[in-house]
Amino acid sequence: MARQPAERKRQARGERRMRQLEDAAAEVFAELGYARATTNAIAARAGVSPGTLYQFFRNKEALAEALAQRYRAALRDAHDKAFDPGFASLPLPELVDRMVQPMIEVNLANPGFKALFAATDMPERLAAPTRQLHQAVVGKIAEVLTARVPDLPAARVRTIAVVSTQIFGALLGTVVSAPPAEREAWLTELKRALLGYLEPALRS
Amino acid sequence: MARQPAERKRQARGERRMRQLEDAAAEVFAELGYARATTNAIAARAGVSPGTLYQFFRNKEALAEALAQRYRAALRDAHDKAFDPGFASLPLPELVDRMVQPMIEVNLANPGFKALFAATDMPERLAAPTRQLHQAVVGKIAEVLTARVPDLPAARVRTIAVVSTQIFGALLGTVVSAPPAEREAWLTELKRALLGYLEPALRS
DNA sequence: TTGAAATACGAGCGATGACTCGTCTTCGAC
DNA sequence: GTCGAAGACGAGTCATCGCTCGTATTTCAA
Repeated sequence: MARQPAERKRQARGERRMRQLEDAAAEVFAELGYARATTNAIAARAGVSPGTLYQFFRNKEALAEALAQRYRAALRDAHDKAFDPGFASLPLPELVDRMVQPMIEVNLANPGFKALFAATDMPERLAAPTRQLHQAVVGKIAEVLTARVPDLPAARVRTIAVVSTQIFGALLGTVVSAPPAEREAWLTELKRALLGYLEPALRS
Repeated sequence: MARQPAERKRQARGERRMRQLEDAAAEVFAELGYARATTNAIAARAGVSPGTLYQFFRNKEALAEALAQRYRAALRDAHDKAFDPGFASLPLPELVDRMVQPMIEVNLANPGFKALFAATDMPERLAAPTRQLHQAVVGKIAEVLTARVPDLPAARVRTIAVVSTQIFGALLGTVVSAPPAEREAWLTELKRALLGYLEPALRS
């Protein structure tokens, strides 16, 4: 696998193709999950031959990595918008809201997100793209927690952040794959679960 | 696939082989997950040829189903032991303990459990074995909740049970794959998360 | 003892899917 | 306009894996 040097000169056409391929991958990942998504199907979805896909991405995982990078940026932007200075002193329910809402929105806007975030079916268990996304989320939560409760030891903050991320990941699928009529209800449960875990954890 | 009639006369030797194959499958599932576990590897682990495996199981999924059935029985036994009459009025933290402890123990005793319970990498999304295990857990939780808070509408009970199951599933991996020294700590977090969600949910 | 059913073997079939390679087309700097 | 580089093609390679089938061995009831 993978002979292509990492980077080469791209023409405008090439950059466009890469975006097309990432979009197609997002769709196919969303429909089938990472493992069952075939590179040929992704190429076909992008209206391109298999060979062209490999002109731009060393392998399937590199494609996932590019997508994950997109998602991390989207997440960062969404959260930046949701936090004005002083957010740390918000009532906890509202803080949870401001964390969760952007992530759900990123998810609905980028159908492939969940497939990468929740994937257990990667070649190597918890492969790079999944790890990156998890790290991004854990890091963000840890940052917010530290701002809110500066006295909490770093290790404890991290534990809480990891658990929160896993709770979120577990319910994410249910929320976004529910029919829109029920989505709000599941979202409420997700927030309740997070709040129920965080509220006592941040008091001690 | 699958020409063999579902059942035929088994000799003692055959029954033994089936148990061997299930044990081997549990190990390999635990190590690689369902998707990456190959039937040839399972046969080899059992010290048997691929053909022999298919003498007893129509296909890979039938093997998973047999395992899932085992696990459901183990779960039932473990919970039956944990609940004497009057459990419903236990303090909530202890009730959570009595639900969680047996499941963790079943998990540690049966390495394949998690692979089937948490699998997102099944042929069809959430295939039969996974669904069965989830249903067993959701059903048990719902039963306990109903006994404890009889006034709660059935639909609400089910929602709470589903969410609890997902929280459990999300943290299960972390708990059992942690080094034994850290396991207790993660287990505590798991119980906190469940308690934090359930406590307010059962009050209203 | 015997023969039919059950068990066991393992090379290999068939399908799938990631990835390649030789060839042709398009782009854009000069 | 020219020409080298970038882009595009898609049939085909190679490896993997679920599963089969022809044959050989073991069991056990009669």
